[in-house]
Amino acid sequence: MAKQKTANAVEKGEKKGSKRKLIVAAAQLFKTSGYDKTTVRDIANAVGITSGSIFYYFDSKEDLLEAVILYGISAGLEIIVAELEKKSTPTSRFHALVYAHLLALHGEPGNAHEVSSREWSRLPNDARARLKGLHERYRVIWTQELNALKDAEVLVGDEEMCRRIMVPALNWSSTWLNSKTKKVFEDIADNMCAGVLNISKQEFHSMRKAA
Amino acid sequence: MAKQKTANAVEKGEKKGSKRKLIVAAAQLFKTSGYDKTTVRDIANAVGITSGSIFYYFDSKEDLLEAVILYGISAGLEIIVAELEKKSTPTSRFHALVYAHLLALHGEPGNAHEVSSREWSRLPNDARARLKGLHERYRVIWTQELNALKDAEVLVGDEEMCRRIMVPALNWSSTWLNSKTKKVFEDIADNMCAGVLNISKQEFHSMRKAA
DNA sequence: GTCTATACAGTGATAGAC
DNA sequence: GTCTATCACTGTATAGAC
Repeated sequence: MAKQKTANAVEKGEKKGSKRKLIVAAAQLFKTSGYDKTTVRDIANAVGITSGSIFYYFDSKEDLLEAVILYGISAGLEIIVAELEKKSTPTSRFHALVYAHLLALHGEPGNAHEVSSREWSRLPNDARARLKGLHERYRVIWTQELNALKDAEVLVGDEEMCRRIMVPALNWSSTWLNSKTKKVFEDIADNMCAGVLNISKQEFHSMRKAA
Repeated sequence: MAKQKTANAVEKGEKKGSKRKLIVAAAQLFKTSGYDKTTVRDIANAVGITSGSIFYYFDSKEDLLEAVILYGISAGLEIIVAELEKKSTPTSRFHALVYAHLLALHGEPGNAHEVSSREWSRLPNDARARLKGLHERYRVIWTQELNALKDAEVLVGDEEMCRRIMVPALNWSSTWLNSKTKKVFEDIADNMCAGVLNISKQEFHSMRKAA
């Protein structure tokens, strides 16, 4: 449509806009139909271009998958960091972490974030290596927060096991979580935190609210 | 190779044997490469027949997937029921449930059982409906055991949430569990139970050992 | 019960016009 | 930057011989 605007509008506005559109559309389709069953024609169709044009933006379908996953992880990390910054006590930060994960999964970047965990195995090794660092930051954040929770003597069990229990449980939430309001997310987060600390939801809630 | 044996050997021995072989081989391949990336030629190759012959046993590749999942769920249920029968106290039964799930995932029927959770979404609706009942029995067993744990005042949080935390965490264990001995499974089960009850592994262990 | 041969419908990706 | 046309290839599934 728009042939040219100012130089920088073309270089970082329009161009990146289309790339972004493709990533978002692909994320949507990858999530609902899976990577393999989604064809490049489906994706092209969703953004109103033809299949050949996709390869102007991405070298291959796998390359597009990598972009989707990169976007999913990055956006998720941003949300998590932003939510954590708002809180200070170990329990409220723990809740924030879980809440942010739900937000990332079911909110704006939702499709991409879910694809990240679902289709990771479809990535070629070099792509996996490129994303490894970003992936690692997740693990570090969880470990930090769970350790703080342990220092506060709220968490008793092994923090690594706790992480290995919580993260897949969160990722799996897409199968049973329907309502997607902020209030529901907060509630589910209370429930999950309480679940893994083996206390009632009410107790955890008042615990994290107490300064 | 063996052209013919007795009549019943052919009818329920050889025939079912080949079908079984296909299911096992398919399970293996579906697990490592995923359903979509596995071709019928790969599967045929693995059991030493040609691709066309698969369709003598199964109407379609999807039909074969259904058979794999049916086998995975059934075998898993059998293991769980068998392990539960051996125990009586709520905590020891809880441990048995988790242990059995690990056994099912990583033991004999392992590939098929993992495929059950991984590729469920690839099933057509009618197949899903056929398997629904079997699937439901899982949920009932978990609910029963967790309720017993609640009655015993060992579990405090919501039992449904607890199930939703534990089951995906168990299914995800294939990504980090390497060693697959009975001893390791028992240990991991202790660790996971302890994790969700927020007590130390040692404490849970002695709890379930106390008559 | 298994093989060979093949149909037939896509699939990811490329080339070149506009 | 997008389209059209097309390629090489792989996928499932079928038909008929043995």
